Amino acid sequence: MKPLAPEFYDRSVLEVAPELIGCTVVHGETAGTIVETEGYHEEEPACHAYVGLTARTRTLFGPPGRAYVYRSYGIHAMLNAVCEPEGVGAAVLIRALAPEAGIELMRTRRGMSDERELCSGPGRLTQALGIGLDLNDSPLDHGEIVILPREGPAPAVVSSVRVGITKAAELPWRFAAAGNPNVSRPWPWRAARGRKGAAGGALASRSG
DNA sequence: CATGGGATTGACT
DNA sequence: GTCAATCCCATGC
Repeated sequence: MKPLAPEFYDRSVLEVAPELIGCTVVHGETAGTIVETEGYHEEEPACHAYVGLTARTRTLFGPPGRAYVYRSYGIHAMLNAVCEPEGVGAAVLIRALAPEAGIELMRTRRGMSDERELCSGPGRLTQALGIGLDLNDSPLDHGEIVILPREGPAPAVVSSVRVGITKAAELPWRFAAAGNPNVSRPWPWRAARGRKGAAGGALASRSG
């Protein structure tokens, strides 16, 4: 299967983020299907690119189809796919995978046996796949990390608010495969609980 | 050059 | 539910 070309990422991050659900991330002998993403854009303050072009955000403003990897809380590596044309700072955060290949290696790296806990979080999946900061700015179609297109039918996708941020927290830019046990907590299909009018409805993905 | 704040996780109450 | 671990980088002097 041919990897997704840079052109796939060269458009609105809000189109790319839900369409990445069901695609596959491969690194070495480990691989997993994407079940959760979030969109980030330079025009809203939760995005690192909001501050403009700096040494840190250089990758975000670079050409689409490359990996933006950064360290969070001094501990975890976060994997993003850079989107939109060069000069626009935007990316899709890969938040969770369903393990597909190299599961024993994932268990060793994570020190856990439960398959649902191997990749169900942005810091967890980079640890399970062995993705480090050295892969920042590497291409996603012919580099160490590769993202393959979806093979089967389009999965049902739910949208909700993003997780773990304090700014622009109301934007429903989190996308997840409905009911998938590998999605990180808090589970998006419960996001509407206790909040009148909160995002959480099912979206029908395009069949093509 | 010093300081402060994270796109998180896991352990504990 | 609360809380600490730990490093990169943006900002301010």
